Amino acid sequence: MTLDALDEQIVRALLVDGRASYGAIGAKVNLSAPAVKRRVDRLRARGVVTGFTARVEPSAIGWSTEAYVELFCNRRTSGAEILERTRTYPEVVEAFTVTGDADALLHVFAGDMQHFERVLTQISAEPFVARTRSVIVLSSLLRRSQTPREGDTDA
Amino acid sequence: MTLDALDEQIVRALLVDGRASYGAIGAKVNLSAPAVKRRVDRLRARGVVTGFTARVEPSAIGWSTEAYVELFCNRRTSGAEILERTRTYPEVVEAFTVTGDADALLHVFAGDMQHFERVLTQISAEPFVARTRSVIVLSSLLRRSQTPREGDTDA
DNA sequence: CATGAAATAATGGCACA
DNA sequence: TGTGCCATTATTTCATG
Repeated sequence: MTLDALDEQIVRALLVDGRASYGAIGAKVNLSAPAVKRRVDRLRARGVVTGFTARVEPSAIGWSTEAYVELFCNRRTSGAEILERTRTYPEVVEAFTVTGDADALLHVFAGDMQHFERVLTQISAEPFVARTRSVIVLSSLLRRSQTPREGDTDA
Repeated sequence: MTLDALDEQIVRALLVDGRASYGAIGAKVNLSAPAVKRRVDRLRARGVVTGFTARVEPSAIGWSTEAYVELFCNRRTSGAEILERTRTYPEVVEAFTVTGDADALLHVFAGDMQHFERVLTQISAEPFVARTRSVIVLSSLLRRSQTPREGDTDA
């Protein structure tokens, strides 16, 4: 599945401004508004663009504490099992299986440190969790979305 | 700075669908389209909503390798200094200062493992970097955006 | 904040390369 | 297949109350 140069430019424009009109995008990429819409529809159908969302300042909506939690599992725990449990915590926004000594990595937002401690305690008490190691975010230096790479050939 | 119940619902709707029309949002929150627009404008002016973006499948735009890199600095390095250098790498999408033994944490996307290794080598060679520890993402289990918390009073 | 009018944008049909 | 042009419908946006 390959994106041609036009698709790439359109995706880039949508990453910069997800609410840009098709006409405005078309002006940048030299395409008519309907043509841009058709391509965006196709990108969505192909699963390249999975949706649109607002960028929101976490602290403004009550999430002032951010952390990464490494999960060490005491037995072979499948990714599906980890997902099944961790998704029940609204504080967990990302979950990965990873290389290294830990088995999984969770990205967690909490209202404050007390809230985070409570969530961490609950997660630690999950039957498949042997122990955890947390890294608390002190300050967010950079937060941006990636742009398409040039030579792009993969799924 | 406080969001009232209406703002909160609007932000929630925009997180779910960043391209939803003001009329459609208004139907959900019992407000007219112009009223929703005024509130969204205000939310943007206040810095609550910082923008809109597309959600894109990383692998579809050439980023198949994802990793977190912990940075250990050999001297007291300011966050500003870390930001100044790391932002020059398009592969670095997030950068934080953190608690624990590492000084900073980078979220990195690369085209493949070879590409990641090259970037890691470059970052390791930055004068303020003593050593690094990388965690490669094997599979992404969960990726979602947080929703506003209920009792929300902070900046 | 709602209403209503005018400007702008989205979207489907149709012809063409 | 993909595009541009056109017409229709929907949305945005700004006036006023």
